[in-house]
Amino acid sequence: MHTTMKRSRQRDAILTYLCTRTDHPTAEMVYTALQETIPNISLGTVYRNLSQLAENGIILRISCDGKVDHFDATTTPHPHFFCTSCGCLEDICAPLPYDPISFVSPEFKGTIKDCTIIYSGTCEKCSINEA
Amino acid sequence: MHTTMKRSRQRDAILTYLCTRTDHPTAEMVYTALQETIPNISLGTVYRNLSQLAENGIILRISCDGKVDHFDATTTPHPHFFCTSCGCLEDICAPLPYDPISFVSPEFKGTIKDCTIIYSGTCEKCSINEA
DNA sequence: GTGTTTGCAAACAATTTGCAGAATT
DNA sequence: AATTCTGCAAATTGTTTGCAAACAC
Repeated sequence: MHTTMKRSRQRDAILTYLCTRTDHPTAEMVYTALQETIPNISLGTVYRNLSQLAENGIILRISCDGKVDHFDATTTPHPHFFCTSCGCLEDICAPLPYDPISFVSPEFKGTIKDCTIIYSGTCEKCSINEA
Repeated sequence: MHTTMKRSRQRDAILTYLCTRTDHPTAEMVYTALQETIPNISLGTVYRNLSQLAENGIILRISCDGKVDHFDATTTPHPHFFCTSCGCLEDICAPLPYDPISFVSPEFKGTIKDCTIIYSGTCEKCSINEA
């Protein structure tokens, strides 16, 4: 798709920002945050770079509710928790003693590359507010 | 949200159609299919009913790629396979020996209601075409 | 009769894209 | 010098919503 990948201040900043966060920001959140350091950065550039980084496997794109995509600089497989009340996305500690991929029936004829696990419910804050 | 749920020919048809399918149709697919039986059905009605059925737990909404939502009349938890090449969504047989929810760390303070498992890669057709 | 559902079209939100100029190699 | 990247604005895509009429209970 892309021949080479030249560096750019914008992409560097996007990646660096993502690495400092554990809350899996959306494109909009990245855009807002970066405006402090790069005031005239454009939303299109943020989207373009996030897509590009995700395509190259440098970051992870996470779609949980079919609305906004979230991004994660940690690319090793790990489970997430999605709050259906406030829409936040968090890492969740839930170490499985087995690899889910190993349980796929041998009858499956495609090629499996990944397994995404997303827990959902209400986060701590929302659970308290609901009660 | 809704007080009562009156019946309608459109909603009946949508649910009936979904029950005949194992390929987790999108709203667009449901719309196209139903036009044969209800020629003047509108896309808005399809979306409205799918959302309503999903909210009431009668069907399942599945978001895999952040683009199109898929719908499933089987509401008991089961894993899916999403093809990153053609975008199709299938059921996949991969019975886990334990419930993933039981491995969530007790330190997690929210409320877990569900766990979604989506395998991804290339489906049988796309795997053949790629080779 | 009251309240829900419909078709239609317009509105919306998230994301992508075309372009001319700026930046990187 | 060649090519990728940017900001901007317009375009696209998937979905939701407001409305008056039609329908279900």
